[in-house]
Amino acid sequence: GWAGEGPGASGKNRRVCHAAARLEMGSLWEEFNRLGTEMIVTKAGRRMFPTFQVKLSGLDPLADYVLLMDFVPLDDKRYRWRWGCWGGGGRILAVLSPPPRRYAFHSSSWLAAGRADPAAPGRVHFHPDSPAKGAQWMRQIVSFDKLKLTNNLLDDNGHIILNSMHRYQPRFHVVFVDPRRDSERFAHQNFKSFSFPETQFMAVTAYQNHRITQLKIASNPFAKGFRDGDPEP
Amino acid sequence: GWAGEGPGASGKNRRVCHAAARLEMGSLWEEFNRLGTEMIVTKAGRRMFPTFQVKLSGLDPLADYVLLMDFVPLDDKRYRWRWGCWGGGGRILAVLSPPPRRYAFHSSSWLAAGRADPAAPGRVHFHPDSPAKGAQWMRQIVSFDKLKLTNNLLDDNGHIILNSMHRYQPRFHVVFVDPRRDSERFAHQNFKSFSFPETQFMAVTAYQNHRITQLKIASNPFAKGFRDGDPEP
DNA sequence: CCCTTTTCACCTAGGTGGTAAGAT
DNA sequence: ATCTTACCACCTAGGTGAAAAGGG
Repeated sequence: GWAGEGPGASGKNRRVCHAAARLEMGSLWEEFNRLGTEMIVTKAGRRMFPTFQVKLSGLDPLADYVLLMDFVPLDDKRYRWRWGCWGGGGRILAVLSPPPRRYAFHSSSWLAAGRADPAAPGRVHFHPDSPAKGAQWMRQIVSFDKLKLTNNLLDDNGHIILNSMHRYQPRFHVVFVDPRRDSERFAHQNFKSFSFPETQFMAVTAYQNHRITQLKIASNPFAKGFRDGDPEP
Repeated sequence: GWAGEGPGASGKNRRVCHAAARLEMGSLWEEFNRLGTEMIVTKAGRRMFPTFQVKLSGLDPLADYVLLMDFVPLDDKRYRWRWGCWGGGGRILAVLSPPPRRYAFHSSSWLAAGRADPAAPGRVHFHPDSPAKGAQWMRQIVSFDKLKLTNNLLDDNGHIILNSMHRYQPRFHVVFVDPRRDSERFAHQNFKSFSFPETQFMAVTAYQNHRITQLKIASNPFAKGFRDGDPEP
């Protein structure tokens, strides 16, 4: 779908006011979102899957733009995954017959569990092709496949730092590179932001929802080694 | 070594007149050059090995620069590889005992064989990080490892087009991005070029000199599969 | 108990020269 | 005879989730 810009869309520079962004792989994002998207964060940094990709239009072909992303906490809560159990008795049955531990999906879910941890350093990821002309950005799909998520507060690889077990909304920004001398004074007019609700996710260090795991395995080419069933195009 | 700029170094913009470039892996380049460097060209495009890499200095840290390479024919000749043979009789012996065909190195060499073919379209390879600030370019070694050579005159991948069996001199250019309105008028002052004689090579579709092949295998990590002997650090 | 870290087999993606067949 | 092409095994480089170990 097409994301509307936030409040205050008026008063924008004409180089950005007509900018539009269409999320690519929208149906895949929606499929994940229906289950509750989870994104792995690691110390070394982990890519997102699905990858955040957009098709741009409405830019000035001859003007320079910088494209970037950041991640906004969706609330100030910390979450925990609540496993549901088979049969009655729950805990007692699990203790009496330990492995194999079998859990039910339908009764498992995320529960708010207190206030958010202190916010991680608010970093930003510049698309590595930045800056580039509007024509170049609009020529083909813009892919943020170099972006990596980490839970390491001391990360010095320039990755996006997130708190595990917290929810986030990816946000995409188009910034017009203003050649005017005192362009700082117009900074607030020179960018336009896009948020696609279907891309929100829970940051985790290990997947909790098995259906998310299975959908990742089914749709991410790098996880092909874990597919067992027949090939599906 | 440090390559001097060509004639007419005077009258340059001050943003480039102090620019200097040091060739990286100089001893490897010289080792190849002593044997007569050959570079494979293919229809799909082939990387150079060694990779052309330079360390820059003398740029204005705050100014924007574009870095690029092109390839200059070293002469207007076409070459052929002349095999030397073992023992007396040469051709007769080879006919009588076909495989294994054994050739001598010491008597094999490149011979001029007529005038050059029509020059291929003169293309240029922009370093993909261009444009960037002088500080960014000087921060670390600049590597042209994305550059590919092709013999396909109709190539539409933007690769460098060369004639096989012809000799070339790689050339490196530092271009100051002039923000002035009529910057075209100063174009000739805003760049500085570097040629390292030890990087010249013969374009080939298959290696001719076995000693070049062996040095490629010994020094290119991607050819490790063809090494037989002991590991050498 | 719950979450994080480490290591691993198994992939994708793409850079090597060898080899044999093809082209001129 | 000489050069070119297509395909191949074998690498590098790095992205996957599983599993087991580690930590509070």
